[in-house]
Amino acid sequence: MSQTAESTGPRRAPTMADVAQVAGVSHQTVSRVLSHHPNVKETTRAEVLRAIEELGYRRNSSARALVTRRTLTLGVVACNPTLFGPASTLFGLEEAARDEGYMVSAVTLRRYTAKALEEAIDHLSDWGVEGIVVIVPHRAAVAALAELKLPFPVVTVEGGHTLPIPGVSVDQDLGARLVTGHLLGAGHRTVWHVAGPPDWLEAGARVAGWRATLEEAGAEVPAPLVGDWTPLSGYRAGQELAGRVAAGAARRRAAEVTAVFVANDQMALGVMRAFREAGLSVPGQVAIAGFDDIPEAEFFAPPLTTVRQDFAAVGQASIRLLISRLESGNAGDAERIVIEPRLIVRGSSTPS
Amino acid sequence: MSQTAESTGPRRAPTMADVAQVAGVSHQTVSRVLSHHPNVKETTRAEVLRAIEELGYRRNSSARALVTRRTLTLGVVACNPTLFGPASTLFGLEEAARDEGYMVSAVTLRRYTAKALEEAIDHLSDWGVEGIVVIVPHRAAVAALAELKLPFPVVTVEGGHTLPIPGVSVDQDLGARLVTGHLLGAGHRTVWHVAGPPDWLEAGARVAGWRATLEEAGAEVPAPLVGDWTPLSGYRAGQELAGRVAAGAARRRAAEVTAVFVANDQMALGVMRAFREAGLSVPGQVAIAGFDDIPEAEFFAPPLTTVRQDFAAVGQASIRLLISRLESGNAGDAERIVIEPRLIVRGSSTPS
DNA sequence: GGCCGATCTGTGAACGCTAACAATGACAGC
DNA sequence: GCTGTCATTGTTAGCGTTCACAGATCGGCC
Repeated sequence: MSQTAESTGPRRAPTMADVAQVAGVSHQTVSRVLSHHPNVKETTRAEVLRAIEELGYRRNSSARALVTRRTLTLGVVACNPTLFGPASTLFGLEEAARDEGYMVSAVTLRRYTAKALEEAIDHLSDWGVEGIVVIVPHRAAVAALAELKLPFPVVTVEGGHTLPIPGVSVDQDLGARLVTGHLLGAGHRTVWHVAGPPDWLEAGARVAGWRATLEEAGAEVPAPLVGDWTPLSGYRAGQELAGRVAAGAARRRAAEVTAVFVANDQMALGVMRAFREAGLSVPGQVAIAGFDDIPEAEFFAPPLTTVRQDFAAVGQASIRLLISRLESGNAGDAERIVIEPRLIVRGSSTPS
Repeated sequence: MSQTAESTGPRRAPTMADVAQVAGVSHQTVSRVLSHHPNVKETTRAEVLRAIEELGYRRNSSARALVTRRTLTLGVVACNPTLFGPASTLFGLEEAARDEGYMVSAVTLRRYTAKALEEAIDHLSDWGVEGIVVIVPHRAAVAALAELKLPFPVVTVEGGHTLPIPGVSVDQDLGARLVTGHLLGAGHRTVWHVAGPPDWLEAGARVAGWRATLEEAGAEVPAPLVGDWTPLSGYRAGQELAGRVAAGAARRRAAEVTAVFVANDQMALGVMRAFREAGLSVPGQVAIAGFDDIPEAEFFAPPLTTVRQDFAAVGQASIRLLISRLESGNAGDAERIVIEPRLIVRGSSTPS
């Protein structure tokens, strides 16, 4: 009460020692109360808590991290984070991490380059993350990641199955099979495909699922068109397909464009616009299906048949995986978690 | 070389002292090299850098934060973060913060409640953020924020102008005026409005701008319908409006539904679906405009007239504002930055 | 030679916390 | 009374940085 009581200083945040003094105990007892150590007398505990309340004390996380060597912080590197998928994953992940007592720091990449990825990881390392989740589903990114020898665990989202990195992904192949099968089942002779960018693993897996389904059904496999996930690229692909419809009627029937599986909903939107402008009716003349089930898809004209991915579940799973590796010292196999997608049938693929 | 050289221990991360020893200098010199202190001889600097390289040394951020009292971490609280607006803002913000040497940690709220907001802020405080950006544009949230006396600066995004909290916002009122004026200018007697949830400040400002424009033009002000930003709520509003079109033709002409300003693009999508189902043509019978300019808007059927908000700029501005308050010791006025929106005219409001 | 200033480098003490250990007191059993 | 055990509390020593200060070295000038 004599030496430390400075009435109106610039008021620094109170420390554990301050609390200890007010409560009349040692700082260590305060620490014990805060970390729920069992051996603290009930009355002292109450006294300490009162002092904490009185001073508005909060533990200094830096000091804590310094001595425990745990920052309780996880990093995320995300690309294209305004897309519905990555954004949803990110937020599912953050919530799961918070429930586990971790903080999440995210770094976003405008575009994937090896340099940008490395800088992002560097930035996160500088802040002492204990592990990171990488949501950069480029083939090259995962390869680059496999090269990097990092001093903490890394988990990928949609990182493919070929490299020995643990990760979470939706079964893209299955999704593509579901939707292609659905279209074939509706009586179409074959299904065209507007794919995503070839360097994206998801795009490749969807192409593979689509192709396999056609082949298994003995249907002709038309050359897939390629987009970049944007509505605009879908629009361009749609224009090309519309041209084929006109021409196709005159050609052999097998490759006629009567059904299109578009690799994501945004591109499907563009395709539908192109068809509309070309005077083609959906689903009357051409059936269309997308992938992702963005919230808007149900309200497109017509409502879009698509494949729903549970992005929040992906985020949660990636955190579970990361934390489990954290606890195991990052040892053991490169575990992979696969989440099943679900076909959502709407008007764009079924005759109204 | 004698006592510290343990050949194959479990290898702890090297410290500044390790580097110092390898380089044959004191740890303080290493520190000086790392913080670009001018008074270091060129040869020693090189030697130190070599040692750093050799050991793969990285500064321990916790120790640094402990002594400097700077965590260089900023917090973000975001609500509805999968919506295009908040997501874009968040990522613009993160990039700007990174450029300034800060780390960003985000906490997301599923839904706004005072408790959830406080918990989120608590969580961030626990990790020692130096300031936070709150992207929770509820009226109540901003009010709650104004009550809380926090030991670090807070900046709001779309937090309104009434409370003394610094913040960044897009001029929603202007946006609404632009779009309403555009519709009136196209010859419509009045413009209906599908508003956002009343507890959202943006929704209120858009209603105000719309109303003011109508009043200034001497047009009748119909009662606004209310949605919740989702396509589904827009769809419901659209059904109601479609009913009025049918009935309205028989009633007095003034309140006829020939133009609708919908408070965001997603709801506009729902409205358009409802109109389509009711057999109403857009823009033939009813003109429609939205707000936000989400990437899909250009590809709706028809392409949607809307108001573009530069969310990335909002994010950047919020970081600038936060950092300026950090540097000024959070003193001075509650500065506000206002960003101008831009009208984007497309097919949904103009006769093709 | 002696002194000065400028430049460079080292030393010790924090920062606020936890871990390890030591100390205290109470109580039981012999 | 002595000893042992248990619950409770205090003491000390770091964790890896930066800061403030003190020391060392150097060149130039009186």
